Amino acid sequence: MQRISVLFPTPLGCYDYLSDTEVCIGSFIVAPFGRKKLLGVVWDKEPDMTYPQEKMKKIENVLEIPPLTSKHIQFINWVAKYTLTPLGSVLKMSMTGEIEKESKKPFQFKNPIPNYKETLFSKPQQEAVDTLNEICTSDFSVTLLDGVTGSGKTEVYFEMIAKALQNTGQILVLLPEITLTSAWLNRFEKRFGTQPAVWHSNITPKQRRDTWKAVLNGQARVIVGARSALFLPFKHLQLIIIDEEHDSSFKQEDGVLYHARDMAIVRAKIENVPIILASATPSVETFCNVTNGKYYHVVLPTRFSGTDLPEILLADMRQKEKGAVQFISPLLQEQLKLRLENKEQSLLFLNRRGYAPLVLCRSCGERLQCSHCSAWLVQHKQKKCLQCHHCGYTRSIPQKCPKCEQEDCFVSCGPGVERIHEETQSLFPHARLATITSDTLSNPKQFADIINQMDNHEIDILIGTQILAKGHHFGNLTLVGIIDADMGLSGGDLRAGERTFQLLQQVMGRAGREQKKGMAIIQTYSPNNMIIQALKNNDRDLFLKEEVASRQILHMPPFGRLAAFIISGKHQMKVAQYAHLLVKKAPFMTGLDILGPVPAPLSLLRGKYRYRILIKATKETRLQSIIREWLQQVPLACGVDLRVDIDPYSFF
DNA sequence: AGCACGCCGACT
DNA sequence: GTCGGCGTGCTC
Repeated sequence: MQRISVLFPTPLGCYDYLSDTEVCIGSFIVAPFGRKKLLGVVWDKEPDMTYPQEKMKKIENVLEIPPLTSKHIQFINWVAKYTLTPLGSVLKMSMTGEIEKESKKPFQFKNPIPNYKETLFSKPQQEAVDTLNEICTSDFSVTLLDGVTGSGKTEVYFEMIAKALQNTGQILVLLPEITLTSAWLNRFEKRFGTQPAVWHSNITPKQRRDTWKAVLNGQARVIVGARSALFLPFKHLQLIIIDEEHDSSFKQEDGVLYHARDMAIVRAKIENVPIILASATPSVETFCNVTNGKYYHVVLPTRFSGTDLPEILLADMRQKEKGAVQFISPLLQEQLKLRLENKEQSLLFLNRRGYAPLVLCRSCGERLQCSHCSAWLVQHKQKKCLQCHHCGYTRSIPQKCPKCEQEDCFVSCGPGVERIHEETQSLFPHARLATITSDTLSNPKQFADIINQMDNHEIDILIGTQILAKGHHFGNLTLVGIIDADMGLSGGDLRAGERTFQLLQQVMGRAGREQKKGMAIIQTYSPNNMIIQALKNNDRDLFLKEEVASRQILHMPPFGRLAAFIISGKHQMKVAQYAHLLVKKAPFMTGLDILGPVPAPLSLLRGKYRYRILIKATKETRLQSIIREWLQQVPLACGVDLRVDIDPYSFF
C-alpha cells in the first residue's frame, strides 16, 4: 500500500490517497472525493506521511490513457504559482468534461501534409524563412515575426509548420478568437491538404473529447486554437506560434487570470522548444524584448502586392462649424462622394455599438443608468431599447423622465455605428450601406454574407466596429474613415494608447490592397497627439519608442511590475472596509507601492460593489510571494470576494 | 467549486 | 408546525 498525491480539477491543492498498485506520476485516476467520485491526476509531490492512514481513501481505478507529461505538470505548477491561483483550478484548464466517455465514432485526425502545396516566396519572404530556419532549432528561443498585413506572415510561419511536421512532435498555433475563422482554416487546408485540429470555447462536447484525446496521444499534429489551447495535454510539443501577438484578447479576464502569450513563452521554455510571435503591431513588451536582445527579430519588409501604403489625412474636428451635429467631417464626406462616383468602396470605423452611448433628459439633465452597474445605458435603435454593455441589462426607453417626469424629453448623445449609418444614409441616399457589429451577427453565415456582398460590390459603404479590423481583405476598398480616433486615448489606462494605435493601424490597413491606392481619414480632436501623428506618418517605431520611453520614466511594465486587487461584494460598506483593511496590513518595503483602495471606475457591476488596489513594484521584487504572505494576514471577510490580477490589462 | 450542516423568517 | 434562505466549513 503506497501513498500518492492526487490533484483534482477543483479550486484546491493536492490530496493524498492510497494505492495498492504502482501508479506513475501524471496518470489520470478516479478517486472518491467527498461524496463524489472525481477524475484526477497523480501529482509530482511528496505525500504527507504524517497524515493518519485510517483517514485516507483508496484510488478507484487508473485510466488507460497516456499520463500528463512531467513538463506539463511543471507548467501547471508554474502558472498556479505565478497567477496566485489554486493548483486545481489550473489543472482544470487542462482537462475536459467527460474523458471517460468513449466516442462511438471518434474523429480521425488526418495529418497535414508538409509539401501538399508549396508556397512560392518573394526574395524577402524566402530570407525570412531561411533566418527562421536557422533560429528555430530544437531548443528554446523566442522570435518576433514582424510584418504588416499582406506581407505574407502567415505563409512564412506555415513554412515553419511544414518543417516541424517532418519530425514527430506537435505544433500549437494560438490565434485571437475572432481570427480563428473558416477563412484561416481554409488557408491552412490549401497549404497542407487538410484542416488542423481546432480548439476554442465553441466546439461541441464530442469535438472537445476527441481533440483532447488526440492531443494527449500525439495523433493530432497541428492544433490551432484560442488562448485555452495552451493548456492542452500535448504529448510532445515541438513548436508554438502566437499570431497577432499584441492582441489583448490573449489576456483571460475571468476564471484564472493569465496572459496566454506570456504563459506560452513559459511553456516553450519548459518544453525547450522555439516560439514565434507574429504581429504587424507588436506589443510594447515584445518590442522591448527585441530591443534588449532577448528575442530574435525577423522582419518582412514589404506588402505582398507591393502596393503603396494608403495616403493618410487628418480631419481636425475642432474646426467643425456650428449648427447641426455631424459626425462625418466635410473632408470625409467629400472623399466618400468621390468613391461613390468612382464605384469604389469605403469603410467607416467606429468602435462603438448601438446608436448613442448616452441618453439624457433635456429638461433636467438626468442620465439613464443601468440599475446593476455604474454605467450609462446605450441606446440601440435597431432593437428599440436601452442596453447596458457590461451586464446585458435591457429595457425600453421610458415614456417620461424617471426624475423630473417630463414626457418625450430624451436626447441621444454621441455617436454609435447605427447613428453613423443613419447620417451616412441621409448624406448619400442612394448609397448601399451595411453595418457590422457583434449585435448584427448572430451566426457566422451573416458575416460571410456581408463579405460576399462586399466582394460582389453590392455594398458601397461598410460601417462597423473592431470586428472589421481583422481578417478579410476587400479588393475594391479604397477609403477608410476613422470616425473618432480619440475614443480609446483617454481614460488613464496604461495600455490605452497602445491599443488605439494597434487597432487604428490595423483598420487603416484595410484600405487599398492590390492595384488601387488607398486613403485613410482620421477624424480627431487632438491632431497633435503623438499617437495620431505616428499613425499619420505611418511611423510605428516612433510610436513604440515614445511609448517605451514613457513606460520607463513611469516604471510601468515592462520596466516595473503591476498587480491589481479587485474587491467586490453586495454590501458597499463591507467591501470598502475589507479593502481598507487590506491596505492597512500592506507590507512596507522599498520597491513596493500600494495605490488605493479606490472605488473601481465601474464601482457597481452586476449588482456588486467594487474597489481596487493597485500594487506597483520594481522588476526585482518577489511580487507573488509578498502578495501571498500579505493575504494570509488578512482573511477574507464574509460576503466579500477578492481577485488578484497579476499583470493586469484592464483597469475598470 | 460543490455539497453538506445549521440556524432564523414566512407559508400551507 | 415545516420549507428554505444562504452563512460556514470540509473535502485525503
